[in-house]
This record gives sequence, C-alpha cells and structure tokens, in this order.
Amino acid sequence: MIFHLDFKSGKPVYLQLVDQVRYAAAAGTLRPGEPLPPIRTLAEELRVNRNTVAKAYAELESQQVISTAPGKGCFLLDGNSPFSREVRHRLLVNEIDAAVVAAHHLQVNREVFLGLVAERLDHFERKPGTPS
Amino acid sequence: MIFHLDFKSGKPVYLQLVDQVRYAAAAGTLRPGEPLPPIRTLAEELRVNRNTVAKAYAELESQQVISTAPGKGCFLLDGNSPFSREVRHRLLVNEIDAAVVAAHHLQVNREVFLGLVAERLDHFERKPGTPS
Amino acid sequence: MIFHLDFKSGKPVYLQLVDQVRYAAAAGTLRPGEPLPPIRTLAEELRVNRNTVAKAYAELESQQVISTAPGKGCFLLDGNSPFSREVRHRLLVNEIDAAVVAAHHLQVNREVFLGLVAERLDHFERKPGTPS
Amino acid sequence: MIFHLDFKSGKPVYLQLVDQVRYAAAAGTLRPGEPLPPIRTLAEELRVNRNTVAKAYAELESQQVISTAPGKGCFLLDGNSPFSREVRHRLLVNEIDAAVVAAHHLQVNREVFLGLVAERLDHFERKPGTPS
DNA sequence: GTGGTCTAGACCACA
DNA sequence: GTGGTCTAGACCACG
Repeated sequence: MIFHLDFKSGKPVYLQLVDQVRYAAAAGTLRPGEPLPPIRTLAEELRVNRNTVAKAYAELESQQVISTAPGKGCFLLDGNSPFSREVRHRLLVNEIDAAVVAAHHLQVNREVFLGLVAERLDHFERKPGTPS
Repeated sequence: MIFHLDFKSGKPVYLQLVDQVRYAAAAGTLRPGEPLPPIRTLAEELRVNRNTVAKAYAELESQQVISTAPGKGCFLLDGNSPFSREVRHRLLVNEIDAAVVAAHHLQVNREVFLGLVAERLDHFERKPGTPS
Repeated sequence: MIFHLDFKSGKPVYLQLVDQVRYAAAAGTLRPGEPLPPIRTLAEELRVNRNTVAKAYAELESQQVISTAPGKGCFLLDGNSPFSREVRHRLLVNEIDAAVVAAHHLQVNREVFLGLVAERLDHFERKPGTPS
Repeated sequence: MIFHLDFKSGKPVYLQLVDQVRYAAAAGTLRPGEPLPPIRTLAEELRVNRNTVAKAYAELESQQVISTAPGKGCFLLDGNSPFSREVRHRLLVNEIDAAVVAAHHLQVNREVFLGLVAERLDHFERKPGTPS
C-alpha cells in the first residue's frame, strides 16, 4: 500500500488516509481480509504522528470498513455498510451532488458527464486491482 | 451560480467556495465582469456565517480572480487562465471517483447509482439556483 | 449535567462519558436540542484532558446521539439511529445477553427478571427527567 | 457455566470473566469445591487467548475466590461473602439499564424489546453452556 | 509485537 | 468563545 499525503490541501491528514483506504478497497487494490500496515509503521513512513494514523483507522473501523484487533492488527472487511437505507442514500446523494455541481461549473454537459460516470464505474468494477 | 457544500468533508467551507468559483471562472461558466452573489445573500442561501463567505471572497480577490468594490459588489476579473480540457477532465474525474467509491462502500449497485445520478442531474437542471 | 467517573474501573474514561450521556438522553435528563457542556468546561470539572472529552463527544456524534458544530457547541439530537435493522438488532441482543447472563449468575429467576425489566422500562418511559 | 463477553465494551475481557465468576460465586450459582472449566477449554469456547483466561483465573485466585492446583484444575473456594439481595438487585439493574438505554437509542419499542428479552431467555435456558 | 488510552500543549477554523 | 487537528511521549491490554 502506497499512500500520498498533501499537507497543504487543508484537508485533515487522517481523513486523507481514510479516503485513500476506502478508494483502495473500492478499486480492489486492497482485498477483504488483507492486513493494513501497522499503525507505527505507517506513521513512520508518512512522517506523521502515530495518533494521526490511529485516528484514521478508528474512523475506518467505525464505518465498518476495517476491523482492528489489539495485538493482531487491522484488516479489511468485506462490504456491508452498517447504515440504514436512508442514511446511505443521504451520504451518496451528497457525493453525487458534488460531482454534478463540478460538472456544471466546468461546463461539462449531461452526455459527456454520464459517459465519464460510466467509464469510472467500469474502472472500479474491473476489480482485480490492475491499474488501467 | 450553483454551489454545493459538504460540512463534514473536512475541507474548510470557504475553500470549497473558492474552488467552485475558480472552476466556474476557468471553464467560462462565469464570465469576466459578471457579478457574484452578494455576501449576505449567499451566506443566507448556503446557511453559513457571513464571515465564511467573506473569507472565500477575500481569498478569491487575493488570487486576483474577482475584484470586490465596497458598496458595489464583487465581479469576476478578466485574464483567468482557462483550464485545459485535460485539467477539467482530471478535476471532474476526482469528484466522480469520490461518488463511485462511496457507492461501493454503501453497497449501491450500478443501476441504482446511475438512476441516482440522473435524478440529481434533473434536480439541478430544473432549478439551477437552489443549493441542494 | 453531573457526570461521575471511576478511574479504577478499567473502563476507558471517554466511554464512561459516552454511556452517561446516552443514559441521560434515554432518561430524559437531557432533552433533544439541549446543549451539552463545552468540552473545555467539562474537562476541567472532571479533571481530565480536553482530548478525552473531545473523544467522547466525537464518538457520540458518530452514533448520531449529538451534533457538534465548531464555534457553536454540542447539542443532543433526537432519536433516529443511523444503523441498519440488522446492526441495531445485533447491538441490542448483545446488551440483553449481558443482562440475561448476569441474572443467571445472580440466581434471579425468569419471573423476577422480567419484573425488573418491566420496572426499568417504566422508569425510563416516565420521561420528564424526574428521578424516581 | 455460562459466560458473555463484549469485546467492544472497553472493559478488559479478563475483568468481564472475573466479574461473572464472582457474581456466580456470591449468588450460589457456583458452589464451593465445584470445578471451573479448564483454561484451554474455556479459551476455545470463548475464542479468546489462553493468556486472557489465565489472567482472569489468576486474578480470581489473588482475590481468594478460587484455588488453582497445577494439573488438577481450578476450584471455587469457600467463604465467599454472598451478595445481599440489595447488592444483587443493584448489579442486575445496572445490566438491565444498559440494555434499556440501548433500546432507546436504537429506537426499539417496548413490545419488541420484551419480545427480544424473552427470546434471549429461552435461548440461554435451552442450551445453558453455549456462549452467545 | 499489536492497537488503545490519556496527557500536555500548540495551532487552526469558525461564530 | 467554540470544536477540530496534530504532535510528543507515556502507559496499558492483549497475543
């Protein structure tokens, strides 16, 4: 697992980590059951404090994306969001709206946008983790 | 002018505004000389503090994207290097990927996802001034 | 709001706080919309670090028990667990099992146990926050 | 001997075991001289490390609740001050309250809750050796 | 060795 | 003023 942090983006480091683990899981780069790097190791690699990585892992555990077991490590779980249908819908619409609004501002029309969406869906569905 | 804010993304709200105005300016959605919404109007619409909008406008002025004339409002300046097709594509793909990754973790399949995307596109095309 | 901590119980302080806020909400001592004590104030009262209280509040926010707004404070939300039916069932069975096993060990028979359960339900349903 | 563990409660697992044995001993569910399950058997049943069970038994021995004779097993000692009716009541009410509070936050109403309680009572009465 | 908790104290974002 | 993030470093629980 390679992670990349942007300390100037204004986005909290721990959330950047959360997003990248979620991305890796969705792309198949990280597979269910696979171990994540130990907190101390990852903190050292990324030159951040151990607590920052721990906070990211805790957030991922609360989202049921990974499981953490003291003494054993952290592992990727398989799907199954713990949230109710309503909450899932709300979260997803939020993300979609961000993309739709960006398309509007960037003057990308509906057809091109839908084409891009289909392309990205294909990208993630072609699961084996082979980068395009 | 359509805006979309995510209060839980970790990204400062004022930077979300800055980015959206810059996207619109660089893509030609906003044209030089065009007025931006007054601070208090926009703050009310988006339900954020006026200081937050003011900070975004101040940042945009310091980046020479807009000019603010006290008492007259804010206007888009000329000479904003337009984004290339490649840059626009990259920015948009990032937003779409975020939504696709969310759909994966929320266990939303391709058909439902595409349905939601179409629904949100309709939503913004019907009433293009309303915040989500 | 009065909270009591037991530093010798072995249970993390931040979880003791979480449980007590949840208890107060269920008992009606704390009402939806009501503000919780500011993090700094509560930390001082309880003689714990600010981060410990912050961690408790963050956990409560992730359970959708409270909402936190920078600059404004923390407020109790009304019901509506964000979790799916399955997860809610699992969490509740876990708590019930703990009580059932305790009853077994303490040699409290089924009838007495059910009587106690009904009594405690009455206690919490008589909501106005008036201690019995 | 029935046990119930909650790996997410924050309370150390070995202390959960200690408490349950002490409850059983103080209420007479376990009688002086009666053997406790062997460490490795219990560890297997509860799916915890043998060290965890061993630590619980060591703690119980240091509290003079049980005696451990290497090669012969562990036995309940005599002279455990039995809990008074009031103490037993208080301990049990604490457990029940935890479940009632959980039900409140999980939006489970009285009828469903009582149904679940009855179901779990049946569950443990039918097969009184199995961990949940 | 692993992850978890807690402290002390700094700085930032937002109202 | 509020809550949020991050660091540095100590100690504990568990395997």
